[in-house]
Amino acid sequence: MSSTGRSGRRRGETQTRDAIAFAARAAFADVGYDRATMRSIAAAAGVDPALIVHFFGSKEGLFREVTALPPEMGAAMAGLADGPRQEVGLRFAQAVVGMLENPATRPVILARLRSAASHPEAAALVRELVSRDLGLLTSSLTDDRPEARAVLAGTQVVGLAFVRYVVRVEPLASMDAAAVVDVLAPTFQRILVGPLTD
Amino acid sequence: MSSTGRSGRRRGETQTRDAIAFAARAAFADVGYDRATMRSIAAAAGVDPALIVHFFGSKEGLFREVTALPPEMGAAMAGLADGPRQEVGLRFAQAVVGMLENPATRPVILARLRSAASHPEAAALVRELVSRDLGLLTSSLTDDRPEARAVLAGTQVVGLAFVRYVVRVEPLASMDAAAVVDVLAPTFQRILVGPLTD
DNA sequence: CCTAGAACTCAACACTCATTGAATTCAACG
DNA sequence: CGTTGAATTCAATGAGTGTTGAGTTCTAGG
Repeated sequence: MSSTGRSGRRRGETQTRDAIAFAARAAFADVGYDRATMRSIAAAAGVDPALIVHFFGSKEGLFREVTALPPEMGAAMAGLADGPRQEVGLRFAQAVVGMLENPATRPVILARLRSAASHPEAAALVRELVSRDLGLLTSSLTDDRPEARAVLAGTQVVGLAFVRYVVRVEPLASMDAAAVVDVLAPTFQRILVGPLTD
Repeated sequence: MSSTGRSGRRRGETQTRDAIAFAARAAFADVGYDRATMRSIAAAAGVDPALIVHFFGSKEGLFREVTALPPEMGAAMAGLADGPRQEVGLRFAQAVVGMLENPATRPVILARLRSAASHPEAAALVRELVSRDLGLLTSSLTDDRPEARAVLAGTQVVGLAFVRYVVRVEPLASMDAAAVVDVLAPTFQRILVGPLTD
C-alpha cells in the first residue's frame, strides 16, 4: 500500500509537501508574492529551493496551489441566505470575520489580497472571489441589482481585511472579533437587503 | 535669477525632476513599489537611471517625495464637518470619489495603497492617512468614539479604492463617479454620525 | 572667451532572483 | 542483497535589481 511511514530522517512525500505549502502560505500572506522568495520559503520549510519546483513546478504553480480555497466556501456563502432576513447582515459579518480569524483560511485570503496589489494573477483570484462567491449570496437574496450589492459587500470585506491585517490601523487592528462583527453588521445589512441609495 | 529657460536639447532642472516624478508616480500606482523599477521609471521619463538617484538620492527617497500629499488635504477633510449634519456622508463621499477621480491625486493614493501591500513604509503612509486625516474629520463631528469612526470610514475608502482601481471588479470598476457617490453616501453617513451599532 | 558647476550618460559592480541538470541519499520491493 | 525510483541536495546559470564613480555635455557668470 502507499501509506506514509517515515523512518530515518527523510520525511514522506505529503509531509514535506505540506510543510512547504504551509510555509508558502504564511510567506505570501505576510509579505506578498514578490517578496516571498523561493529561498525564504524553502528555508522556513527546512528544505532546498529546488525541491519546491520539483513538487510544484514553479513559483506560480506554488502560489496557485497554495491559495486555492475549499470549493464548499461558495456554498457556505449562499447558505447565509437561509434564516431571518433582517439578520443576514449579522450572519454575513460573523462569517467574514470568522474566516479572517480562522488560522486555516486567513493566510489564504491575505495571501490573495496582499499579492493582488502587484501580481495580476492574484488580482484575478480576488476578483473572482468577490464577484462569484459574493454574487451567489446576493442573487439568492434579492433581484434588485445583486451584482452591485455583491461588489459593495466585497468593498467592505476587502477594506476590513486590508486595514485590519495588512496596514494594521488602530483601533481596528486590536479590536476583538465580536466588536468588529457588531460594528460591521449594520453596514452589511443595508448593503445586502436594504435600499441601495437614500 | 533662477528661472528656467531651457534651450538646446537639455531640459532645465525642475523640468526633468517633474518628468521623473510624474513617471514614478504612475509606475508606483500601476505596479507597486517593488515592480516599479528604476530602469522602467527612467525609460518612461526618457532619462538614465543614474539621474534619478542624482536627484532623489535613492528609490526610497523617490517614493517618499513622490507620494507626499499636499498638506492642505488634512484641512480640507476637517472642513467637511461644516455644513448640514445630515449630509456629511454625501459631502465625504463626494470628496473621496473626487480625489480618486482627480488625475493629480489619484496616482498618489494608489501608489501608497498598492505599495502598502508589500512595502512597510508605504503601509505606514496609509496608516497615517487613515488615522490622522480622517481622525481630524470625525473628532470634529462627534465625541462618540471618533477614532473608531475614522478607521471604519478608512476601511470603506480603502476597500473602494482597492476594488475599483486595483482589482477592478465589475460593475464597480466601470460605474461613473456620481453613481458611486450615491451608493456610498448612506454608508458614510451612518459611520460618521449615525449609531455605531444597532 | 573661459571657466565653474550642474545636468546627464555610460559602463560596471555586487547582489538577489527563479530555475536547471546532474549528483546523491534514501525507502521499498523483488 | 541489489536495483528501481522517488526525495532531496548541490552548484551553477542567466537575467534583473539598485547603486556607484568617472566621464561628458551643456548652461550661466565673470
